[in-house]
Amino acid sequence: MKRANGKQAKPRGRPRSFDRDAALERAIDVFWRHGYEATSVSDLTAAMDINPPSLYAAFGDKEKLFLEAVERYEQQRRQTVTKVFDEAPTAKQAVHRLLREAAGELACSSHPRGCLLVMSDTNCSDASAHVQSDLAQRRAAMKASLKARIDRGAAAGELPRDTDTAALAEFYSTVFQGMVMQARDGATPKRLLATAEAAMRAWPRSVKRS
Amino acid sequence: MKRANGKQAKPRGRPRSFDRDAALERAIDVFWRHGYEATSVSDLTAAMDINPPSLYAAFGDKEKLFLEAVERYEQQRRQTVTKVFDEAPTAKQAVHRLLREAAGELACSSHPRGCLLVMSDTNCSDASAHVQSDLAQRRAAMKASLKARIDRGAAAGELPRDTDTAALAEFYSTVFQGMVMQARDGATPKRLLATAEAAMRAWPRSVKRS
DNA sequence: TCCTATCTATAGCGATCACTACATATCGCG
DNA sequence: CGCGATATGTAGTGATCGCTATAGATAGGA
Repeated sequence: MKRANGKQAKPRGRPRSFDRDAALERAIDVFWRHGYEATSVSDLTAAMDINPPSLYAAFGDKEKLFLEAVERYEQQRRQTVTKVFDEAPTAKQAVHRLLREAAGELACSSHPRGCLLVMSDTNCSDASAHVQSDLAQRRAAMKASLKARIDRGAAAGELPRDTDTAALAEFYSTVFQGMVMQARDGATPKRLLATAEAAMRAWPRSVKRS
Repeated sequence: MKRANGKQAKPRGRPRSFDRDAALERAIDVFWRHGYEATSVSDLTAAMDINPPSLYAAFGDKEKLFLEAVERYEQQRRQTVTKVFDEAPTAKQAVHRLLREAAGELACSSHPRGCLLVMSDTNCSDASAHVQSDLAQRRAAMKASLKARIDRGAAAGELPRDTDTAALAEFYSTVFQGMVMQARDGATPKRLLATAEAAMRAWPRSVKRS
């Protein structure tokens, strides 16, 4: 709306004194560690190194800031997932790589443990119903895209004909979310990887051709 | 301390006007729905139908009430788990029945969804470090008892000799915790059951004897 | 009956919550 | 320069947080 043409906008007033993107990244980090409700605006302003009026002017309010943080977080993850799903030659390998990737990421020391989308709306009061439904929708979408990749493999004849692909997608979503909780409890990438490998043993086996 | 002998105590002052056990059950329900920090003392006193001073006199403070609620909750669940582990003839059947039991309980309509031990300390501030470590310890104990049951099966020769029982216990703990999150998102007992059945396909298979 | 002990209800403590009024500072534009 | 527009820092708002001081109610023991 502000910048209708390709040229960069030239705002009239005093320019913002902080990097909005960098501040948003800091906010992601804080929400990632403590979830939505347990993160206070004081925590946010301290981490973002700005004062409350700047936060409200730039992001609206705490809920809008959170939803924007979630959107950016998911964009980043979706990139990886899409790449894995596209490049893996089979559905089984796609799921396998996804879980291996998760094992490394969920307990990576360069950012908070676990997954923002899975954890951050647990234990919220009824006041955060809007936030909770937004995240639930995103989790459902992740599960749906997993099912879509499995369906693609099923269409290619990779799976037994009677395979319930929805149930299969739900199982691997469940394993992923369980891995998130294990990471929260201090699981190492190595242990998460072992769990991922165990989960792959549940991949449907074709009926023996003998 | 108060009742040293077998006879019931005869307290001096005004008797308590509410049922302490019933009040604790109400507190479990509230903590189960919203977790530790997101549950306010107002929520608790409203649900327990008592005033704050009565709560503090009977239970100490919010943290002690929560820990006592967790202890009772776990006692109830441990009873079921112990029974399943003792009665199942094999480790595989023990795990199978445990997951089936969980599928029914986690989405049962007679109480809140999910598991108090798994969910209620997620997204807490640093102020609740004590509560978080207490619950983490209980989760570790659950995993250890699962491993113990699997080890018993391994000792009986039910598993391939090179089976990593710790990894196997961790995998099924992960599936359980994932089922908790799915239940939080509205999964039905039927769908949870399908996930449980899928997880059982990952049980180690003996090397073919041909 | 009076004393002590214990529980109950009201009312409110200081701290923190999400959020904002206000005055000042800094920009583009004329 | 002045003017409008936007951002900033200070200093709060009313509401709620966990918790408690206080006074009155109700029991047993003397």
